[in-house]
Amino acid sequence: MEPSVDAGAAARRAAHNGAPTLHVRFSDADAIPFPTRTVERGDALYCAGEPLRSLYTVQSGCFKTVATFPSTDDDSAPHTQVTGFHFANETLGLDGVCTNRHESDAVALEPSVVRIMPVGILEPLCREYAAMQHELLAIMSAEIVRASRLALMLGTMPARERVAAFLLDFAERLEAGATPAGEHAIALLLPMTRADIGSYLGLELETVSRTLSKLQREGAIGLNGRQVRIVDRSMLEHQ
Amino acid sequence: MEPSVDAGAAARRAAHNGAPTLHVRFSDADAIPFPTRTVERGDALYCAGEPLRSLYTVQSGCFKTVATFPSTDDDSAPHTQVTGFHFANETLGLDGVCTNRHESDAVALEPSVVRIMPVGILEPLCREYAAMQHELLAIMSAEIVRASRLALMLGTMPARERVAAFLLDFAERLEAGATPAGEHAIALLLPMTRADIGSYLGLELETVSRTLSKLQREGAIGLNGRQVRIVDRSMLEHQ
DNA sequence: CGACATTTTGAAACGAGTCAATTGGGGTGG
DNA sequence: CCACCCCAATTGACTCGTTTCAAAATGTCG
Repeated sequence: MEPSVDAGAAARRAAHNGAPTLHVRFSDADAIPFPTRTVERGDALYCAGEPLRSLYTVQSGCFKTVATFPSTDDDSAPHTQVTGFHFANETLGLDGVCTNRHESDAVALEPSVVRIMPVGILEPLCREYAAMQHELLAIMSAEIVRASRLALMLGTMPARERVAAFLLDFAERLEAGATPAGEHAIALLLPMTRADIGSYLGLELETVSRTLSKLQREGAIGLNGRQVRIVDRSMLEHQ
Repeated sequence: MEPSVDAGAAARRAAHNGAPTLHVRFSDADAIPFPTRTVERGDALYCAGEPLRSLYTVQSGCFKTVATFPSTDDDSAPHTQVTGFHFANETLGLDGVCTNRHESDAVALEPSVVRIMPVGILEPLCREYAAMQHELLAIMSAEIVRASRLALMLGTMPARERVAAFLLDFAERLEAGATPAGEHAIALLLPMTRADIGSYLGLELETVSRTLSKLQREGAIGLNGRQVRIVDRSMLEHQ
């Protein structure tokens, strides 16, 4: 009955601290013995255009979703962009419900396991259980908010802010998903390349690299390749 | 039973011609006698933070939705952006389902009428009728796709392409909503300011104005203040 | 008609993109 | 086990698009 505990809490937290929190969960399905599937690093869970059979909840690992657009111009390169990164407990495939086809590719950034929830089963289930229906709606709504915040970030923030917000969001999601641990000097291991980050943030990979270096020089973060330590959180928040 | 006719068709059309089509509909509720409400130009249908009571379908007129973010930095100006324009038959308020509060402001750009669909009624209704449930999910999914496409546009396109895509999208939505008329020299009357357009496209209003002027000089459009004629559609498509 | 908002246009400054070269790491094969 | 290769990441110099600041023109509403 109660509104979606997970998605709701996440969104409220986001609204509270201002940093775009960009994730979506789905907990009420926990009790149901859906099958799982393992996806190797670099492999696609699904591709754009494929018929939508299931929604997926990430059990472990990490995915990126990539949207492609035939450029308005036919003869120039199509626009492509990473539209999201997805960690444990987050749900994939929601954008495909409207067309019954997946609208993006979902690619594993590391060996990952997902829970498979067939849409043919999910919809009747939601008609049966009000709480589940509400949570599915809440998850989809949270995904709308997530995408809108990404748009807002791309439309209004300079590179420094985007990268800082990305790091803060990443750190927050890890805390939420796994270690509810300490506060200071959070260590992150980024599973994605600079190019992925850049694509997601609407920046070139060189700009991402430069910005990270600059943040390190100024003492906001520690940096060693894909290992990032958040040294001064408030400094990041004040970009 | 059949998947959401309207939203699905719109998304397919978008996928086909490449131009981001950015709208969402909800037709199955037509039969139900929901009440309506009139909103004057400049007035808000709802504001961010207000408890979510209803979803709204635009009957006539036009709205903009505006998202605000307390900048990651507290003392600098908050980020704000127009996240969408909404015409007849499109549904407003979907982003509020996850938190039970509206996540953005909805402001009428002209005198408008909306149909009020209380969420307390809508959810049980969707549990009753499978087609309705599916359509609601489809609408929300379409909204996710819409927001993702906006993000993609903001992340990858230069100013010319953004403005061109905006005009094409606008024209297409008018055709779909009202005049299923001719092909050549479609006349548009933009209900929003250059500043609104710029905010939506992640550009300054001066850039929007300059870009429109340039498109006129090159013969792609006719321009007279807020009146725009699409002279050479393919030229716009090839930006 | 007058006050105010919107739009247009110009010139200069800045941020991010582009091109290019170098460094570092991880994996494979000799 | 080391050498090599490939991919990722870093850094620099230069270019270009967009923003910024400013002023004038146009439109709108009371």
